[in-house]
Amino acid sequence: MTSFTEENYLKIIYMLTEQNGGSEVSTNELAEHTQTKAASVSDMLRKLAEKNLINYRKYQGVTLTKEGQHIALSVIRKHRLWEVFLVEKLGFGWDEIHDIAEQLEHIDSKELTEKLDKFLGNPQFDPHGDPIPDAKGKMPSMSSHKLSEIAVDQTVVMVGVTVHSPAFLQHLDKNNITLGCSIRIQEVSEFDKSFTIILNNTQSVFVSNEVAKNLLVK
Amino acid sequence: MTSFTEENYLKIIYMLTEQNGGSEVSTNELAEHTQTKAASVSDMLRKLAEKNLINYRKYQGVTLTKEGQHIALSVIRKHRLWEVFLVEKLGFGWDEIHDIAEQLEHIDSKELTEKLDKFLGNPQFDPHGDPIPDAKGKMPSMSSHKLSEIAVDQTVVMVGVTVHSPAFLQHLDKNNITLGCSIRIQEVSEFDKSFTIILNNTQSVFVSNEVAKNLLVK
DNA sequence: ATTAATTTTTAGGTTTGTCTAAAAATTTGA
DNA sequence: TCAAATTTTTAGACAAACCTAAAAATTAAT
Repeated sequence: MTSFTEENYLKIIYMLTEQNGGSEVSTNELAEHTQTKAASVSDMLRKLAEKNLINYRKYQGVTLTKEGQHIALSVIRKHRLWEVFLVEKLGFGWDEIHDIAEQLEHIDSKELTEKLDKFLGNPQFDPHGDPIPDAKGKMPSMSSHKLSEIAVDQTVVMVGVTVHSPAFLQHLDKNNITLGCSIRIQEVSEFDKSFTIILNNTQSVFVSNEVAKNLLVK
Repeated sequence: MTSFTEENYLKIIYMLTEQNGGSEVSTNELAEHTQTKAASVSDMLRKLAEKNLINYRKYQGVTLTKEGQHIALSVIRKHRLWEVFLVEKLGFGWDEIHDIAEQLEHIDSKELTEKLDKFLGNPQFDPHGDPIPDAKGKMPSMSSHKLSEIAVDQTVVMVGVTVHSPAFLQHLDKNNITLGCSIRIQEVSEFDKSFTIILNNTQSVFVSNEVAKNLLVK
């Protein structure tokens, strides 16, 4: 059996490994993301290694084993499916759902997950544009770019965000930037790399470079 | 804060108090229902009493305080709302939902509970006919009788069950006895108090007294 | 009304997941 | 390259929720 806490570690290791481009995750990195101390992380890593859920060489950081990856993907699948439910069915905003999904992701019932998936119409992406792994752990793929890397006059579609903080998401709401909206780049400032964009062919909106770096488009 | 485990104790105390007609719940009773030993229950009762969630006089059993009752009702509300969701929206059978709802009832978000309630159309009763308390803890009332106490030739409506075991519920399914169906009592056996009933004015079905005692009708 | 049986509580331990402080290993940089 | 800084691990403790065994209180029965 895998406890609530163990599942959280595996999920975080998975996500940080992705962010690191596949290389080992360090103890300190994990301590930050689990809101605990490095000593506690060391304890847990020893335990997860004993259960063969992670590859652990002391002082060298960790990666997930096949089995650890499988559990992590199942937790991520549940998290993202519940986020779709919260937004599509219950009417939550995309800035309100993270903490609730953090709880729901640990509900243990394969039948529930699969019925929920079907009820939601087998969505491929969650309300932030993150891919939802299927029951076998396969991620739908989608090539995307940061808005900050797109050239003037191009027209693209908003497909995701790389930051999920309520403050960032609310900022996008305030500027009518939503998943699926069309974006034409009207102007990029030489000075601060900020963007002036045309939203849905109608509205002109100002986007700082800080924001543009965290918007994924296609 | 109230832990998962504490919430479970409060919920079970609430239900056993109801069953006992309002009188104190004993340590042994709680041990049975929490699947733990009496010694563990004693520990927890001391703790819950310290938090003013129960009235506890050593050796005399316990009742809930106002605050304890409030938490218990909130857990029961969530349990029953999620059961409605599982059956009405996801297509689970009424015999499959208990264990999943036992997990979902501890998800901590008032906004979620209220949006779920609205999404489900503010249901008053769950798929077993149990009343769903409102956000303030008020139970909808419904007078009902055991089928075993109804006289020959009467026609009634099935409104609930007093046992939730999968075996019992599956037995009802097999005999087409569902919530809301109409039941006319054709015959009651002198010998074993078993019933022959007419379901929905069409089908004749045999019902043992053991089953009739656990069917609520109106 | 005592003794016997039952129930409940206390005492002392275990496991899980956390902590602080200190020791050990690794990395940095002069 | 080797000493200083940083990171990681170990050691020893703690709280929550459970356990077993034994003591204390209550209830039942002769």
